[in-house]
Amino acid sequence: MANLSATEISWYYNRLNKCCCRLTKPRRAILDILDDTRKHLSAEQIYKETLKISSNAGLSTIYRNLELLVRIGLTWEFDAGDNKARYEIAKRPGESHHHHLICKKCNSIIDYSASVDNEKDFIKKREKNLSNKYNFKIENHSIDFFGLCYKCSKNK
Amino acid sequence: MANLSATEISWYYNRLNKCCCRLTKPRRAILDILDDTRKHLSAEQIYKETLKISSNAGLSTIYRNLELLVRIGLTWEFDAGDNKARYEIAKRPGESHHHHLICKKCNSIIDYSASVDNEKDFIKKREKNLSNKYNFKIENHSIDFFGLCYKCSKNK
DNA sequence: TTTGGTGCAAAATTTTTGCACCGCG
DNA sequence: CGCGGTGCAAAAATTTTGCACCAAA
Repeated sequence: MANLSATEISWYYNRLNKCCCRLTKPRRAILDILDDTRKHLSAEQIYKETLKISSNAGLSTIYRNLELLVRIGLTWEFDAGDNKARYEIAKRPGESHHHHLICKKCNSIIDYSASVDNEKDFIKKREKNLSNKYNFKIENHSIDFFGLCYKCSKNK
Repeated sequence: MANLSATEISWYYNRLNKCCCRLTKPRRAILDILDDTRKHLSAEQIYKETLKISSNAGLSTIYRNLELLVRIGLTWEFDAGDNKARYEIAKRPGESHHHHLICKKCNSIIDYSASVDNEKDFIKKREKNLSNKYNFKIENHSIDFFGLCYKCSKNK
């Protein structure tokens, strides 16, 4: 459960501090869990994980804190098509988050890093272009592909 | 309310027919509304619109049919970050759907067409590449940018 | 007549809110 | 002490389901 290194903890501490927020036990638990799994968990799943690691936060605290963490950019939120928000750690700024391949049938999610190929460059250019065109201050993005994973397309 | 042309109606009719489904009154109303607004409405909003145009379908019928229309590819579903599914007409196959600029503050959504620049080509290549790499049959995608619209970034 | 489709109401699921209390700074 | 933060329970919002009935092929 002590996944976060001292460096990471102090980094998160400072990041929250800048927003006049504290690195409380539930917040640390959420970051710990998301950092550990590196996966996209729903609020409910995160809640269940916190129960395991002793920090028994209330579900509403999880929701409140996820909202906070998303707002200040420490986590990403997205919907895999099942009408339920999923959260993924944002990691250090500059480090690119994942994009997803989402299976419509079994709801499994494959991550792929945007760093491959020229995707990162493309996005950056696109952001600049759209920013100018629409006078819109872009802060982040989400790119997801939907379809059938190997297993499901075989068993069809 | 009679937005759909005869050609469009018969096209939708055939499209549904292929799936052994009928172009019923509520279904036509949904397509009519989505085609008319060309916007991304929530199930609730679509429901309210159907009430206006006499076709008073139940909300559950709206949900059931949106699910169907998404499944057979006549509409797209996405989440603008407010934990509520939004629907947008897919239009003819081949015609590219919109990508979005979503304001985190006022929740307004700006559409932009993927056809501009080389975005369409990029996506196509990316899909092929990811398909091969992950053995994943890609059917569609969603690309959204989040940030602040002009008004909100001014009033900040 | 048969089967898909519908409306209504009830239920389930997901998320938000109110409030008293706790504890760090 | 003050205020951000929490847990619990209740409420709200969104989506799904059961069931009797309807209507088009």
